[in-house]
Amino acid sequence: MASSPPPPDVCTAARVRKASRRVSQIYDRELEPYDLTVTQFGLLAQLRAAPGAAIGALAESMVMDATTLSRNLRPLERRGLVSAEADRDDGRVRKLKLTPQGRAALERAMAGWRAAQSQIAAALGADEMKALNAALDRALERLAG
Amino acid sequence: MASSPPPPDVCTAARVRKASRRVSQIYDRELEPYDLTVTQFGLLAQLRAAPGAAIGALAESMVMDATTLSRNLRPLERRGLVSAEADRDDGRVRKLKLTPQGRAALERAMAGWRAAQSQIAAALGADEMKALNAALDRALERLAG
DNA sequence: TGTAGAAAGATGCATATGCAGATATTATGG
DNA sequence: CCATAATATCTGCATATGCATCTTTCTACA
Repeated sequence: MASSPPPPDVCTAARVRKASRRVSQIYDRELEPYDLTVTQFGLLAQLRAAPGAAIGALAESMVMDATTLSRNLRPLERRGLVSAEADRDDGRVRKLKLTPQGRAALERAMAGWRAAQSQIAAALGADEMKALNAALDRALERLAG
Repeated sequence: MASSPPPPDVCTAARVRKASRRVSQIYDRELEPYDLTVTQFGLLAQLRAAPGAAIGALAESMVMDATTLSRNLRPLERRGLVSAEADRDDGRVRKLKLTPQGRAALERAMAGWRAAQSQIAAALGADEMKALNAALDRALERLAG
């Protein structure tokens, strides 16, 4: 009998985590001139798409723990890119919005995002990139929890 | 002309990072009873496969910054699961090894890893999981940098 | 109406991540 | 042999990540 096979060959976690590190690195480098991390860029983009979102809902849509999101907002609020105000109907809820500066920062950083996205597309090819995106979407849907 | 389209729909970073968070969460929860994070489990597994590896080489194989790896080793060394000794031929290099306790911890935690892996397989289906793994492998190869 | 339970968010703690820069050691050219 | 460049690792800094737990606020029910 073979001894327990070493996991790396079949481990999905190893792969997706490696890919996440590498891809994040590429985006982070392209976004660095705009003083945004890929996390921060993603948050701003989400808030532009869904202004007034609460932390919990935003966290769920980003597959991120609400406490993580709460803290990730800190530097953005400190820099005045995101603002929050209490919900009129529910005192527990903080409604998040992009400030004009936040919107402007996002617009500027789009160039960096496009550069990163192009870099990925050039390396993978458009078809492979589409296939990867689709595979990740399916996985995210089935692993929703 | 449409205003700049919001990135989320086509952003590879958003997807792979979400997937990484979700998958890591699943593995972390299954490994928690064995007092290992998915990062730590991965490191131990790598070291079992490549005993005596140096930090730089290990970092590269894990697509991880060497400084990150250096710090990730800290808790494992503190707990006596990993040991390091200076290379005889090159005083800069620390050769890393699993201690007997490290090997034992890895063996025990394999049950948690298998549980996480099964959970993913059950949610995705074996074929989809294989396809996702293959897509990630191709992406990692093409994005190697 | 008053109180138990649920829900939203924040904090404490520990690990994870990578860049810039410092240090120690080795390799290279002269 | 010595000065310089290259390499391996570590430190300081800032952000990222999630669990357990706490506080505040709302909801439901008796």
